[in-house]
Amino acid sequence: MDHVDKILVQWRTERPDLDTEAMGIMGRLKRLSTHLAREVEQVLQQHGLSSSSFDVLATLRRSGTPYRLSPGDLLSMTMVSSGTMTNRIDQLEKAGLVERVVNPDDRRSVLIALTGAGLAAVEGAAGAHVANQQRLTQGFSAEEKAQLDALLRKFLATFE
Amino acid sequence: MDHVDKILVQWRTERPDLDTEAMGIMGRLKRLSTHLAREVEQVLQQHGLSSSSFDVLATLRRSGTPYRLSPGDLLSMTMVSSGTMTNRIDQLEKAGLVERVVNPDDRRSVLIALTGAGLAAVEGAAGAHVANQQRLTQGFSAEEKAQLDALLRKFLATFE
DNA sequence: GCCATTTATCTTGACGTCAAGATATGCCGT
DNA sequence: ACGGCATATCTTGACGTCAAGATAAATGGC
Repeated sequence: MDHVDKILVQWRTERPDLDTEAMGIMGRLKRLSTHLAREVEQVLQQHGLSSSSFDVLATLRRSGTPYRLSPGDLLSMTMVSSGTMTNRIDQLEKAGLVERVVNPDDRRSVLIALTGAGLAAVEGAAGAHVANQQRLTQGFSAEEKAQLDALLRKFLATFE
Repeated sequence: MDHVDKILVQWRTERPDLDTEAMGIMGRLKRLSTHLAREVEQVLQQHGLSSSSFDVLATLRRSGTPYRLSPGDLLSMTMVSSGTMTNRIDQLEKAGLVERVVNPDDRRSVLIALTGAGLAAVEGAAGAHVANQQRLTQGFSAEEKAQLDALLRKFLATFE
């Protein structure tokens, strides 16, 4: 009987006409993702980053040398609006972790490049972040992890 | 090969020392919850509510007559800060969907009560919201839904 | 070559959220 | 009764996000 079960019991009492199966799955998913986001945020904060800024730095890092992508490339990989991405880049630029360099091939565009400090920051944070993700999922057996991943993949395929 | 797979391939190329199993689960969960939140928001918007305001109205509704709870009760059921709850109640009060009534038993406190308009709004939205949740999960068989729910319950139990 | 359209990024104003602290009331031991 | 601690709510200031629109450069049809 977890927190979501209590909600479902209330609904079944008050509105027995409403089916609660989907409610349970959606409710657990929402609460879980909130908890996970907070856990992730906490570890990255210890490395001086927010999960938002880490997202951008990590996207640049995993794109490989020379660690440069346009704001449009970053946008297509991160599920945020263009205004949000501009703001994220502004913050990272102020912190000296990325810099905007001109794109010689297209002057509408610009390239966002990891600085030395930015590369150091993301390398340091990435290890801790991955270790934290492993900690958070360590309660599951290998089989359960595979099962969960498969179900999430199928669910996600509804949208992407 | 979904969006998350592409990210994992990049990491395995750039940082083969990092294990990607947990990254995959966490990444899919995050993207999925973002998609689901947007879908939910859209349906509630058609009923003049945000998911935030619906959360409060639904909590009051499922608590049963007389549909009154203190801000503290609402807080303990919704994973937001006290400042956020004050703001949500302010908005709902301005919209005429709830009202603050004095709590005769404890004058530090106050009771948040559904108005007639608030009750009508939540009853209308709840049906559409549940139907939407069922739509979003309809790609799964009964067995898959049970499996997913069980895994999410176990994962959530890590935190609650 | 020129103008209309498309593409890429940035700007603006509004919203929801949070952490930290302020305020006001209740409670309890003496 | 009273002082001090606990509890309940609200306030403040800062952030991150979004939708809509502004700006500027590239492209394509004529």
